[in-house]
Amino acid sequence: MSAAAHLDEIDRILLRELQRDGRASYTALAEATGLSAPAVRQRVQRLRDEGVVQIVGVTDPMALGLPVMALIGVRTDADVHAVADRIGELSGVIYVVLTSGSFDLFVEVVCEKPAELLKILNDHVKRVPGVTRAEAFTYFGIHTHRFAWPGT
Amino acid sequence: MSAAAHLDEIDRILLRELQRDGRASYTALAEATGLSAPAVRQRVQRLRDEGVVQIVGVTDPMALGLPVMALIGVRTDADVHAVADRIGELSGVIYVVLTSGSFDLFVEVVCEKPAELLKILNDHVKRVPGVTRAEAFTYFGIHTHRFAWPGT
DNA sequence: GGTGAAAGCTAATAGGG
DNA sequence: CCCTATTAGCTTTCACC
Repeated sequence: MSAAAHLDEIDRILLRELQRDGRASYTALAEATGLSAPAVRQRVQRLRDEGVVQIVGVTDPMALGLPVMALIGVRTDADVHAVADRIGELSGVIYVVLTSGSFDLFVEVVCEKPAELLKILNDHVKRVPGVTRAEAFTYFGIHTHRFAWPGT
Repeated sequence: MSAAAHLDEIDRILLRELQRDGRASYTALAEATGLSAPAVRQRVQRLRDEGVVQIVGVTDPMALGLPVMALIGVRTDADVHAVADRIGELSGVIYVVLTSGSFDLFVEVVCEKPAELLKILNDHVKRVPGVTRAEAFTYFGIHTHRFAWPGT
């Protein structure tokens, strides 16, 4: 799912095109790469199977009626993976990363109302065993969200 | 792009299906909703045009040779939008959010080597006019990344 | 891994309720 | 807004390299 991969130039072209349009046809991808449609299909399938790329609909939380978003910085003195497992299962949690620095993990949360965020923070995140601190950074908005990365 | 939307039950079904598989055929989406294929196609196009959903290839940074990831918390005494504009243009920056709390914005960065992160942090982020503090939280890894959200 | 051609589906448009 | 019908184009398989 996240092992080092051996991507050649054609894989990178495919990834770049898919980052721009996840529904690009195999025919269009074939044109972009110079390969045949069956060949690109096989490659795209391999890239998806290997977890190199996920082709998904990324939704706008506002439009979905989830205007309250926050990053929550979490500190723990217990096993960080175990804590991440527990937090990752909470409703509203969409992203959990393990970090170094003054927080051990960051959690991204989306919800309908401020009261829900408070509940997630106080009744759920802070009550996970081993959590010693949880600080919420409420979003005023997403400024930049880029899918086309350097190296592609 | 992020205005409140009027999504009905069918839109939510479409979004849920696309969150699971961004390349789901209109035929499959038609089955899931009970509508005809042209009708779902029109809706999906509308949802994409309105920015409710972006169908994109989300790549694994590790696989792409970008194993160094970090969240950078930034504090500024200048206009936060202007600072976010500047930071959002930096190479390696894939996500910028405006927040409340002890940081004014968070920046997600991906790069090839630790030295690059240091450079982004010291030579670029910290040198943006108005930035008074920038603290990097280096990732040990992404634990959870969910696209299927509550409410869909 | 890749190709080319054939078969079956799907996407996209048009016309109408 | 949705449906049916149509056609062009796409996806997918297969035999082969």
